Amino acid sequence: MSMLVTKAVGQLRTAVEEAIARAQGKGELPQAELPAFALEVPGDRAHGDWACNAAMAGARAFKCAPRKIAEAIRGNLELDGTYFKSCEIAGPGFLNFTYAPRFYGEVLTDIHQLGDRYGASDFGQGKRVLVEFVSANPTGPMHIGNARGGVLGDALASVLEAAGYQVEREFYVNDAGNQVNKFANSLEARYLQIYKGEEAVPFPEDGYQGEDIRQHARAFAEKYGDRYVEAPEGERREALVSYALPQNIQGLHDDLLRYRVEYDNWFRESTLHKDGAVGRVVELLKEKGATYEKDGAVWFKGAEYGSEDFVLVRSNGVPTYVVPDIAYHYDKLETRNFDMAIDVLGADHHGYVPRLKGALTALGVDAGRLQVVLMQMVRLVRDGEIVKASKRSGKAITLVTLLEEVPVDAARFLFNSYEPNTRIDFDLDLAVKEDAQNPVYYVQYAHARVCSILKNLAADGVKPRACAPEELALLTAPEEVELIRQLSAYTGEVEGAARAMDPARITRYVVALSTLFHRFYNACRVKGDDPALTAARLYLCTAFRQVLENGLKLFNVTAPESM
RNA sequence: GCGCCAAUAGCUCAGCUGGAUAGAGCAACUGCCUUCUAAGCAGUAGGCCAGGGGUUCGAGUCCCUUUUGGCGCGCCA
Repeated sequence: MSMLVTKAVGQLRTAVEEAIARAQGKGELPQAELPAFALEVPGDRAHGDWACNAAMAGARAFKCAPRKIAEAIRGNLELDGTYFKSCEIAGPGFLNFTYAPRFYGEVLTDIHQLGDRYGASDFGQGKRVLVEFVSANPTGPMHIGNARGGVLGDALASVLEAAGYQVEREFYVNDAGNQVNKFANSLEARYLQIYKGEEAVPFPEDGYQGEDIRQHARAFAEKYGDRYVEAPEGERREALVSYALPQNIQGLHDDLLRYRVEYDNWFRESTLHKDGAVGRVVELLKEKGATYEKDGAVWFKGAEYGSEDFVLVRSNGVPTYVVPDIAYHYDKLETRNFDMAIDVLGADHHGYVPRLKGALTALGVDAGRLQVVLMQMVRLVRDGEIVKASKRSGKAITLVTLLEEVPVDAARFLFNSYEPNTRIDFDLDLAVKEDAQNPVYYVQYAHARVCSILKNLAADGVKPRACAPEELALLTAPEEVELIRQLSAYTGEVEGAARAMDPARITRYVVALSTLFHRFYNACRVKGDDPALTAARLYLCTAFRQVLENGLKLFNVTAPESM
């Protein structure tokens, strides 16, 4: 794994600490305790590669002007043997450090040695993480919000993998409970309407209005005829559900696959009912003294666990939807013993999170092991107007519709361009028609470009090869240096994205990387008369291609060789 | 009414544990193809970071408050 930057920054920290100690030894700084200080990449390139704020941070402790402290540190600094060549004092007292030339060469060598593993780190220490996302109800088609959740969850899982976690992707199938009953009632009504007429059979008020329900009913009628019209109600509904539900689940699977989302597990809610886990969780909460009875219902003492009180089991004996969910998360964290469970949820579920966490706490599970990534709503804009996604009206824009209009790469890239916590107005017309403006093409174009260079040179018999440090030292143009610097930052970006649980950072990184490559392309010709320089630039090109591919792989966007 | 999330360029968004002159893309304007892909590059213009207080060496970032918007608050899921 690449730790070049980590190593370099570690050297820097040690160097600064030692310089302070030396200055104290000489009496240039008082013997106060070393204050915490930060090393960061300055926003302005003119300020060097790394900046240190130790002088300002220590102003109070040392009772001394920041600039004076900075002078003392710089005067006692030893940079020999590090990846840095110089240190300047600037502004209110920043110490600005500049990389030594050999750093750049080693970055490129590092990338070539690690290949598709470049960017990986042990940040996650091999901890087992379960990422649950989409988990759309199998009672109808997926909507636009699931498109965002699908990309977010999938990319987040990839980022965590790269950052050293052991990740499983999971879809929770709500194949039990009230919504399945509603599904059954809706199917039943449509089925009976075929034989008795729409007037004779009222459609349930809270039923699913969608066309897909009618289609299921028609297909069912074609297969079984009127056999179930006179059958007992329970038998009829059971037959309809066991006919339609598996098809819907298969449909979810296929649609997601088309969207390049694949899961390790499809976890069925019904298994929690069958093996008694749902009932057990209620019993366990009772044993812990976390429940009470009121009006014949069983309540959870949420107020004692950071939420409000809520009903677990209704007075009619049927558990509410929360109970299977508690059982499910108990299964993730206790039974299957994942170190961490991550739920990607729509922001409309935010009120439900404290309940779930409260119940887990009551069950003796550390609720901090459940991390919820809330994503804000997606609104779809078509012809300048907001399309309200509503399952009931049956007019929702489904994931499938979206994919019929927008290429998968564009959809995945776009949905991954926003931090989870921002609302998206997804402009369908723009996403479809103005493809030249879409950042995904900008990035893919950079890839096609570098491939084209490599192809052209290969046709001339010039192939990429390993370069000696002296050759790599020829890469001194600002455009070359900037590009390499960006390449060196990749591992840290992946780690940061994992820490923040925000894969969109990689999207931004990849755009920035592409910009630097386009600049390099315009400023520096690879093909040329100097074989050593050409070899070095070729080496840079292949390193760039590698890192771009590694980045795009994280959100499953293709890297075309030509466009 | 209570709670959660937001408000940054004309538009869409960045700004990572508080750091130096607030950034990028799109849209607008001006240049750059006899040379590796012009789906590109270079440049110009565009801002009371919603308003007001506070915290400190230093605030778009933290705290309080007001305004505006989104989403929640059921023995629905």
